[in-house]
Amino acid sequence: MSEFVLSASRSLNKRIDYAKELNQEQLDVVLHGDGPCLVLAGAGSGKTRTLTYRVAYLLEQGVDPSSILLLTFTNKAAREMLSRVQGLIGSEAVGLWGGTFHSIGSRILRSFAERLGYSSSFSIMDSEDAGDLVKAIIKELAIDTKARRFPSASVVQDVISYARNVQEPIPETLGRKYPHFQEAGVQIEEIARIYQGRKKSGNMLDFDDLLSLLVLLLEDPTLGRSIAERFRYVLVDEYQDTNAIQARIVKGFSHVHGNVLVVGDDAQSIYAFRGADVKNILSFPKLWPNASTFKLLTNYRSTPQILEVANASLKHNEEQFQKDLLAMGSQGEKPRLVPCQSASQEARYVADQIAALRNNGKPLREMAVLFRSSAHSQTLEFELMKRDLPYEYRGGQKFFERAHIKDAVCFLRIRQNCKDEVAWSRVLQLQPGIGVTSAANFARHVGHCQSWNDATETEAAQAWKGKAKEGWRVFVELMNDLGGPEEWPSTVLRRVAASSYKRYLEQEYPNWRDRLEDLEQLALFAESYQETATFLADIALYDDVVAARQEAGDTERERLVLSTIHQAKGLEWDAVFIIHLADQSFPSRRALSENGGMEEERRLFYVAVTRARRDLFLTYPMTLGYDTLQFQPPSTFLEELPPQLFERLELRDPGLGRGFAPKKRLWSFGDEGDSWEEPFLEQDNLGERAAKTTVWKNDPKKPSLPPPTSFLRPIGTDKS
DNA sequence: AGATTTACTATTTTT
DNA sequence: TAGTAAATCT
Repeated sequence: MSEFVLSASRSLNKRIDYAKELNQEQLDVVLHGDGPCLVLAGAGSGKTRTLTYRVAYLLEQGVDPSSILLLTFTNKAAREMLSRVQGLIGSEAVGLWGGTFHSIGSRILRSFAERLGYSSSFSIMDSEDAGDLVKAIIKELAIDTKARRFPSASVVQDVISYARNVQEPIPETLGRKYPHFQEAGVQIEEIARIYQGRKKSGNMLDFDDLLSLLVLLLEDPTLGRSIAERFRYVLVDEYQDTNAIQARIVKGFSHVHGNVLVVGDDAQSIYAFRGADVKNILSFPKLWPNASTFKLLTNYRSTPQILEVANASLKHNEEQFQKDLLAMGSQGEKPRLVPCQSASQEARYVADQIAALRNNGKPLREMAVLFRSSAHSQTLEFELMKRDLPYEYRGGQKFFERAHIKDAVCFLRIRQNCKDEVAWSRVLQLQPGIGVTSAANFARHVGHCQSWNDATETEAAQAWKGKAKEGWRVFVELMNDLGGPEEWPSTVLRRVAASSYKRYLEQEYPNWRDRLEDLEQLALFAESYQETATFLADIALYDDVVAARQEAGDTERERLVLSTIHQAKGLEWDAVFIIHLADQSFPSRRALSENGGMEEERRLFYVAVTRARRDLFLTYPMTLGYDTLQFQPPSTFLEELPPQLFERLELRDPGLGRGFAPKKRLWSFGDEGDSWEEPFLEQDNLGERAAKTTVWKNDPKKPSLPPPTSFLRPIGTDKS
């Protein structure tokens, strides 16, 4: 153990005895993390803890808080990290700069946008907006993606990711991938260029632009230098999830003082689909030749039994640093592997176990249920609601992604930046008689307008006909009722909520009251802003106002967490259930078609497993489907593991027969009337992976019932 | 008639 | 949510 025991200083809230609270590996980083440092850390090794203590240590050394920059990848992680630092060092943390790459970018950019040739009234597009714009462009070019059997979603993806590196040489593969675009006389690169151009003429920035501009700024000899001078220490968490541009940003922030410390785990890289590249963390030593490397390989989170599963799974990945995690936790039980007859039996089993754990004194907030895709939780949610087990749903839709919130924000965006064609198009489509085509046709001409009045007087504005003309009139009236540009955003939002948009909500959505309530929440949040521009820039990168407000108030509330694995990253619970580990669902079909998809999915599985401290349950339904019952083998990730790592449970459910009728089970309350006679399942097929996929058809004479989705979702997360 | 809107079905992950 | 089929509009 190190000799270092630092005494408390006036700047710290809490007396810290570093040697006592950290292990040797962590202590090394905290004390010797000067200069460029790469910390390769396994799951549960206390990465964030180490970062937090390093900040505390720096402050004790008298470093000015405002010269420390803490960066991470996701909003949640950023908030979590800051609050931990704050808990440790109290009010001193106020001076710290912390957040995601994007939010830091937008904060700095707002003051520099004009110098970089952007008008300060720029709009920020989210990925949905970006997709809409690309689709509109493809439509204008009259490329028939349907006739050419090409999913436009994938084209849009590729265009945007190509646009991300538009200054780089054109990757050959892209041209070869889309020969039919060439047939139509259009190169995919051209679409990307048009996309770039349209963003510029519309005075709009997408998330990538925010980053690219930040790079330009940071690499500027004078401006960049003055920013980098300010940050004496730069610390980055989750570095494995960064992309090339973000690496340049990190370099840009830290090139003057060179005190850059990045922490990451290549085994937890799960964001390749949005441009993250593991190579980034591996090449850090090349970027900083004098970098020192630390390793944190002791796992303090999980029991050895859980870690064994994690390690065994990772062995199947070829592109991997060899790195076995060392378990320091106390012994526990083997993870339980539970095949279920159906999704509903799975839900009942999980709910039973949760209730049992709670009866044994485990608080609900120490449990979580994780799944690959948000839809996998539906059956369970229904079961939890039935039993009155309170839960919090993460993943799925964010506050600012809800349709009505985006609508309201788009009204503001038009007022702020009349060239914002994406906002125009969205808002116009709210009117009856105006659909995608005519909205896009109008919005295309808005780029030349200098003001809102210009837009209402263009030729296009005179050309509306019939039903659409009435829609246009209503829209103009609405916009005029919102008041002049001097109005505060909160006022405008409340006017939107009282306008004809309210009528639209009422007739369109049964839960319009909730939606109006959401709008009020938004207005409430907006009250602290006088300027619309500032408000818009802030919320573009914020994920959930309501959650943030609630968190402040009641952290103690007893809730179980349901979450996608992606959103669970960096978090941990005593008991974790990973559900729906079925073939075709977990290594998801679409991910497999991508390069390296299998390995990325396996890393995702690894992330899920390592969230658990003591109890881990792995479950899967052996049958899937609504109107046909399809026999479903378990996930490859389960089958490839040695069986002795688990304790296998056979469920003997008295209601087995009914378990076979998920259609019935899912949404008839209590009425057990006409259950199906089902063939009995002799054995499940783990191990002898079914060459045979058996399908049972339901009796066609049975009445067909409406699909369950409409009322299975809890209030607030319904489709929009 | 042709274009465009609306209704309907099955669904990957997100700064 | 995106792709398709039916309904409606110009």
